[in-house]
Amino acid sequence: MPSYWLVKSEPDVYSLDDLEKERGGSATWEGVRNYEARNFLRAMKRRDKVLFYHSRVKEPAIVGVATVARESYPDPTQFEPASDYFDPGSDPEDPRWSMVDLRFSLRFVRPVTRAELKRTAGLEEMPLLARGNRLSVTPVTPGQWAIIARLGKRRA
DNA sequence: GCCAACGTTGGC
DNA sequence: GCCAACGTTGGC
Repeated sequence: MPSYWLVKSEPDVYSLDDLEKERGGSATWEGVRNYEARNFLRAMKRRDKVLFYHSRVKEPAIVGVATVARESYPDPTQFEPASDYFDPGSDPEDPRWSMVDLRFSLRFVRPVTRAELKRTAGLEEMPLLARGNRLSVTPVTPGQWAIIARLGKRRA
């Protein structure tokens, strides 16, 4: 049985559109530099389903779904001095940071906005909605998934 | 654009 | 090991 997750992305930097247009179909999800988020990346299994959330925009929203195309492996950018994600403290023999590959799955019929998530019963426990939460990767329960998937299929 | 919340850094 | 300072995230 697949597990469920949610990833955040700023669409100005990388959007669901960008994921859909990837040549070869999947994208490397590099650059996560938070231990808790990294641990979630490491727990992802191939074919797990991932809600794709657009942050730092006027109407933050879940816009669609991706799937895990490749399970976690070392993020090469941690060893690239020219990269924004370079981490001089990471040991190549025991890399500190991991990433996965994600593949576009589907776009919701309409975005499910943060405002709507907040007023929907059953989603109160989502880390995404907790005050001050900044994790870019979080787990989603099957119950939360069912509610959100349903909202995403429903026409406005 | 503002600013609260957060994780990290570094002085002591 | 503490904690203030700092830089970043991200909703509003």
